[in-house]
Amino acid sequence: MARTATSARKSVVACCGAPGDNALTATQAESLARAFAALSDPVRMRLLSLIATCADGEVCACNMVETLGKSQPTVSHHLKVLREAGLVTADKRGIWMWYRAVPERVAELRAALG
Amino acid sequence: MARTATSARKSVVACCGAPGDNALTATQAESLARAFAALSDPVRMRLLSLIATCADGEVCACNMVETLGKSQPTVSHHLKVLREAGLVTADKRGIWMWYRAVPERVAELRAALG
DNA sequence: AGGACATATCGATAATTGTCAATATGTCAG
DNA sequence: CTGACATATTGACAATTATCGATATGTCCT
Repeated sequence: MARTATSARKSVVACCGAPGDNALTATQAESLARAFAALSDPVRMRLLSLIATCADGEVCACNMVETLGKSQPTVSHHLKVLREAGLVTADKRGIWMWYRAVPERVAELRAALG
Repeated sequence: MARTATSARKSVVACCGAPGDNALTATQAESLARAFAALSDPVRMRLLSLIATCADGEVCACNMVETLGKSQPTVSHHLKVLREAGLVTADKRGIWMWYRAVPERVAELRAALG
């Protein structure tokens, strides 16, 4: 319990007033935390970076397996996490799976930091 | 291994060219992932929000324990994670610990998303 | 149909993490 | 010094997660 000017110890300055009420609600915090969790793994950061900076705007999954030095199931797993977080979309064409970034979603997260 | 126009299957369009080389390095990705990991927990998001939006620019730890409904050790643990991520600084004055946001650090993360 | 290949899913395991109770540390008042 | 209090640390445990091998699914070519 916070000690205030009126609590047990006398003549002491209260640690501070009530905390601001424009902070995040528990629900908002949960949603944002889930989104940022998708960025909390180095493999996923590299995946998103590969996809977002690709010249053609999309990358084939096979190239990512090559580049990252992780097993194919591992890369597939991380791509799924990014997809579920709404940060990338996938598009199957023939045998290959093409991934694109979702800039609006990235912008949302950026906005939450500013 | 990616199949290219010159590999086993004939007369097939390569899935794509080489991935862009301006993506994150493994080291950069690791550093960013560690930072975003600090934001990947709802309790920490609420803590940072409380601190960043506080009218006086700083918040006493006791108020956060009150507000979040988590045990004091748990809040202390999360504040430590935020501190180690460079997102907040702590300043002990008397019995109380005052936390401030580090806007430059938050801006760094925002920049990584843009 | 049958073979070859890209990707996804499953099952298992090791490592990480969020949480709390108990305890330690440090600070102030008397 | 001693008692009261705020915060930090420790130890333990449950839950989550990253990873891989094995396998399944789907697609193309012959």
